[in-house]
Order: sequence, then structure tokens, then C-alpha cells
Amino acid sequence: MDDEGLLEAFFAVSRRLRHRTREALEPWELSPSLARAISVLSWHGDMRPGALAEHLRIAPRSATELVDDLQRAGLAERHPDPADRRAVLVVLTDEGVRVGRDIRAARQEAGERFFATLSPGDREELGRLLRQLSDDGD
Amino acid sequence: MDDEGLLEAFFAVSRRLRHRTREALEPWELSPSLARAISVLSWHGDMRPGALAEHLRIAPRSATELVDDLQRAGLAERHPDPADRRAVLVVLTDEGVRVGRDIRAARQEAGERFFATLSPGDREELGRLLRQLSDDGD
DNA sequence: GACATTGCTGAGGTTACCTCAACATGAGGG
DNA sequence: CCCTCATGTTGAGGTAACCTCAGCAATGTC
Repeated sequence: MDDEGLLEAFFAVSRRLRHRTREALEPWELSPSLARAISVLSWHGDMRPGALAEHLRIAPRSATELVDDLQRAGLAERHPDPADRRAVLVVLTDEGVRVGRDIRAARQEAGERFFATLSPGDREELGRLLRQLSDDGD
Repeated sequence: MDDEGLLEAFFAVSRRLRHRTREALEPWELSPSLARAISVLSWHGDMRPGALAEHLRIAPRSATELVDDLQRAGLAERHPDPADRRAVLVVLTDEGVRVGRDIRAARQEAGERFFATLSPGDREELGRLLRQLSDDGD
């Protein structure tokens, strides 16, 4: 009777967690997809639209649109790629860098608050179980 | 250093799990939102569009569209509500009932397969932790 | 019996994707 | 050098799954 509920329990927690991290990013008024794009650029550094698309697991064409939006918001610019004249480099502006740093920190903090209700031992245990669930059938 | 990763680890597992349950429903070729709607109707029984909207946490207007789609697919019908002539009852057809039962079973089974890599003791433990995370700040 | 409320739906909009085709550049072979 | 094929980006146009707002019918309230 407990196995039965694992699936639903997991989804319930997942929903809560997504909700918490989403509201942590509200102060910036970024759409979720823009926030994800900035996070990727902030974490991995400047890259071409195609690479951004891979990181976000979306079609290259869709990355073009994200870059348009980032540019419109003054968070990134398109620079020519010195290595390949077909290509473009998406480069965060100073503000983009700042926002990227801040939202990653806010998200992180929301995560910590969320898991803070568990004891340190339980957090350790949860980490172990999650790692097991993400490593196995890959 | 481990707390840092809990958030990402959880999302990674969540992504995998969502993926698994989604592909478990592929044989039926239902859109995700239609599958969710059938599950709710199958679990809670016939209801009005407004109630369906509440269960799915969407606007009532959007439930109307889902009911249109269910109807078009021959999975549900609109019946007049005997208790209120403004209202409509969304009633699963025989096929809707069958599909509802089957996809809930398939989803459940996908969940069991997913968590089967954990030992029974670990599953127990995971259930405990998840329950703790979903009960606290509510 | 007037009036606000409730339940549904038409009209029209938004977000976050998608495919397909065009165009420029790059890379390898003859 | 030229030809062909592959690669990187983008314009055009489409879709799913939501949304709000306004309107209509039936209800419930005083």
C-alpha cells in the first residue's frame, strides 16, 4: 500500500518544489523560459544559440527566439563568432551577468529552505536515494 | 557540498520519472492534458466541467476545451445535470472508462518499475522522506 | 419579481515550443 | 579552384495548452 503511493508522493513534492523555486524568481519578472536560459548562460558561459538549445533540450530555432527576448530585455547581446562567420555568440551583458548570478542564488536558497525541514541525516539519505534513482538505467 | 546538489538531484529524478510515465502512455496517443483529464474522471467519477477544472488546477474555460476534445475522441459525453439545468455532466463512455482504467494502471506500473531499483527498505525510507516534505509547510 | 450569483462557452490572446525552407559560411574531394 | 555536402541561424507559419473577458441561461435570495 506504500509502494502504490510513491509515484504520487514524488509528484506531489515535485510540484511543491517547482512552485517554490518559481516564486523565488518572481522579483525579476522573467518568464520561466528566460530564467532558464539565463541560468544556462550564467553557468556555462557565452555560447552559440545552437549550444544553448542543446542545454535547454529545445530546437535550435527556439533558441533564436530566446536570444531575441534576452536581447530585447537588455540581458544579452549577439556578437559575431570569431571562429565561424556563420555563427553567433550569445554574450550576457553586465546586467545579464548580475541577474544570472542573482537568480541562481535565489533558486539555490529556495531549494535549501525547502529541504531544511529534513534533518541533516535525512538530507544525506535523500541525496543518496536520489542519486541511485538518477544513475541506474541511464 | 551535498545540500547544494539536492535541488538539482531532485529535479533530475523528477525529469526522468516524468519521462518514464509519459512514455508509458504513448500507446494510447493521448495528449498529456487529455490523459490527465481522463485519469481524474476515472478516479473521481463523472463531474461537471467546473469540478474537472478544479481537480486539474486550470481555469473553468480550459476544462470546456478538454471536454470538447474528450468528446471528439469518443471518450466522454456531455449529459444534462439533473440537479441544475445550467450545468453539464461529463460522463465517460464505455471506451473512456476502459482507457481510464488502463492508463492509470500503466502509469502506476511505470512508477513501480522506476522505483524497483531501490530495495524495499529504501523505498520505505523514500516514502517517509517524501511524506515529510509534502506535509510540512502546507 | 428584481438582482446578484453560478455554470458554461464564444471570441480572441499568450507562451513556449515546433517544422520546413532559405541563406550564408565552412570543409572535403577531385 | 569548383562542386557538393554539411552546419548555423533565422523567416514564415503552425500547434498545444493554457489564459481573460464578455455573454447567456438558470438559480437562489430578499
